[in-house]
Amino acid sequence: MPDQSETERHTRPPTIRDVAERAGVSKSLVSLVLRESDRVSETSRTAVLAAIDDLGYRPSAVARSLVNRRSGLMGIITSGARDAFHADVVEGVSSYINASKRGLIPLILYSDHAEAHETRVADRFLELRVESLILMGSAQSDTALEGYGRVVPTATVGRYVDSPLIDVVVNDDARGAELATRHLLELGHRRIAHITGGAGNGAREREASFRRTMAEAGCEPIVVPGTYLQEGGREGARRLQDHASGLPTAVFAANDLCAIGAMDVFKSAGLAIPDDISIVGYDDIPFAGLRAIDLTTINQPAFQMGETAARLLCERVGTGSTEGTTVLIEPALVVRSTTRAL
Amino acid sequence: MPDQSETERHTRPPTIRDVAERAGVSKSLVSLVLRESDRVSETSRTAVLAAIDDLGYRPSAVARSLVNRRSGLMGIITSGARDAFHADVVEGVSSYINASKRGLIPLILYSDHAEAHETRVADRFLELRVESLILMGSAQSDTALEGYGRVVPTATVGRYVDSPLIDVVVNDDARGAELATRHLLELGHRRIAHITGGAGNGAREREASFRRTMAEAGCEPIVVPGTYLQEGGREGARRLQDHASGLPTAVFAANDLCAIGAMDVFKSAGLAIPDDISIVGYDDIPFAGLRAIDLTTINQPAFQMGETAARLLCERVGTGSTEGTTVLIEPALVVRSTTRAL
DNA sequence: CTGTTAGCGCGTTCAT
DNA sequence: ATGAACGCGCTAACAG
Repeated sequence: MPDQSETERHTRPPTIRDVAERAGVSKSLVSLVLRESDRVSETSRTAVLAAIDDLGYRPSAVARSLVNRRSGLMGIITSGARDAFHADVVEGVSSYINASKRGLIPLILYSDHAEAHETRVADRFLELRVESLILMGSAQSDTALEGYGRVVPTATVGRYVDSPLIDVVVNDDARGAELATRHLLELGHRRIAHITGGAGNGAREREASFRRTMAEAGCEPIVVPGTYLQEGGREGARRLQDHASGLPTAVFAANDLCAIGAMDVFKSAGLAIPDDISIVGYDDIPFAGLRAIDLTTINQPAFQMGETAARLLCERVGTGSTEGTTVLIEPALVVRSTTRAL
Repeated sequence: MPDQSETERHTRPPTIRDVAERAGVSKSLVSLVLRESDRVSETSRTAVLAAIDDLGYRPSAVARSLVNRRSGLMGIITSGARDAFHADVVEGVSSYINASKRGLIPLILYSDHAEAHETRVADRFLELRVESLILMGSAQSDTALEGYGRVVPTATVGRYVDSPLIDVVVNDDARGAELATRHLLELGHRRIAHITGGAGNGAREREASFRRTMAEAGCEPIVVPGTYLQEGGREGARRLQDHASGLPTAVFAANDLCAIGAMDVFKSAGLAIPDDISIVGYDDIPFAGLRAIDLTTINQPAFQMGETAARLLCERVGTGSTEGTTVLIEPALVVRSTTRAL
């Protein structure tokens, strides 16, 4: 039975006052009912609940958090929605929070890979008075991050921060890159290239470790710039095709997405993987395990890293401590079929 | 008690009062400065700004939205972080909002594919007084969604809702499924199977259209249950391997993820694609275009659908209208290399 | 034991 | 340039 009407407008949501009036009681009593106090008679309780139901009343979290001085919000900032590694971290965070039954809400916001935008986004979160902050793939300086850490318990995932105020959950990128490089060396490769992750979190560490491991093996490292995105892998691969030293026999890509992009270019150029060129990625995103990709890579337990960050923050929100913890996770080599012995 | 390294605690954020006191002016004046009023003398302006800077003051969006009766928040609910289609929609929404310079914040929340959780999540958003709501992959009933539509401008993406209160942005699933099925029929396939999307949005329409198109061609449709996730595709593929009518020559999977999962199982079983079995997906997620996957599929412009939903909502937030619009987008067949003529 | 009144939190706005 | 009132829900103090 649709009530026929002109263009309706959305009405202001009912307030606690509306409920009180309708139930014929005071605001306070409504509040008591909402908070499940036992100082309320059954009679007025049902009356209030009926009024709430009639009006479709929903308490305002805005007003509530103003008086409680707690928003119940955790802010999560990530550089983009499409990143599978970040998505897994977010799932880990959500999972921990839901399991902890704190009634906390993990709010996600995307920063579009732009530092300026990320700063704005973080400011909005701080204005919303989030109780904690998680940053992933952040483009901001340590100093900037430390600034957040002063205001609110802050964690980064996958990003080193040299500050005692921040919870840092990272895998050992140097170790991971070493595993990847050594794997290729042990397969007999010598002309090995690295497509970098550009300004991405941990990319510098991966590159440095690659160079070091190559040097230790007496090999000349080949390094071309890339990014953590597919397109970066594509560009890196194209650069390698045109490279003065000729095509390498193996490539260590900064991450899986980058590796997938590079493979795509190599395949388009008629190269077979791993027959003509071996590839190693980093992250072990779900797609890497597909038969169609089957990428040899370095596993970084994203979901678990998300849980860890969430746990560290929840603990600190409880104590109010400004003292961050660093958790270093050991990466693992996962050998699949994109690498072969020379 | 250790005095030196006394564990610091996070202090309450400074309020407008603190700023006023420090600057030696009234609250109101600080407010005026913040809102960039021109009725403020240069002297007090600089004093206030200095105080703001000293204290690291950040206005509370909570208090502000209480008085303004606008939160500046748009709530986005999606079933999971890992879904590439949803991720693209979210990027589209963000892109529109950022471009529109409304200072609106698109907040994302994940509902974990569980209806109960999704309801809670939506309630939290409504309590936060989001000004509009976007739901994707929702497991809730039309009635439930209509309930949101009564409170706040609400849109769904990829989900039909039979209610005039909701903005609905969908592609024509029946048409898309018909395109996919016809493509296989035209290639000479007759024993074609469909792995369904289970309870996923639009899955019923795709299945019905598949059945209809097959019937019109005088073919017996083979249908096995699946989901919109990779695991669903895997299960569907296993069911087909054990199917009484033997393996089909072609499979139309409910979406790309499902198709990728199915292909993975087929490949593990030693089947070549498309030589032994042709596959069509749905969505055209970025991964589908990779050489390694190169999936024939139905394109659904996720990014653009996100932009559209955001636009419709922003318009309605402006007018306060409760009248939803339905936008039906035409899907397109993208032929790649997972299908071949018999 | 049940219910009410009054005042607060933080930023905005209007009359002064 | 300022004081006072307000928005909405919570809570301490008080009253029936």
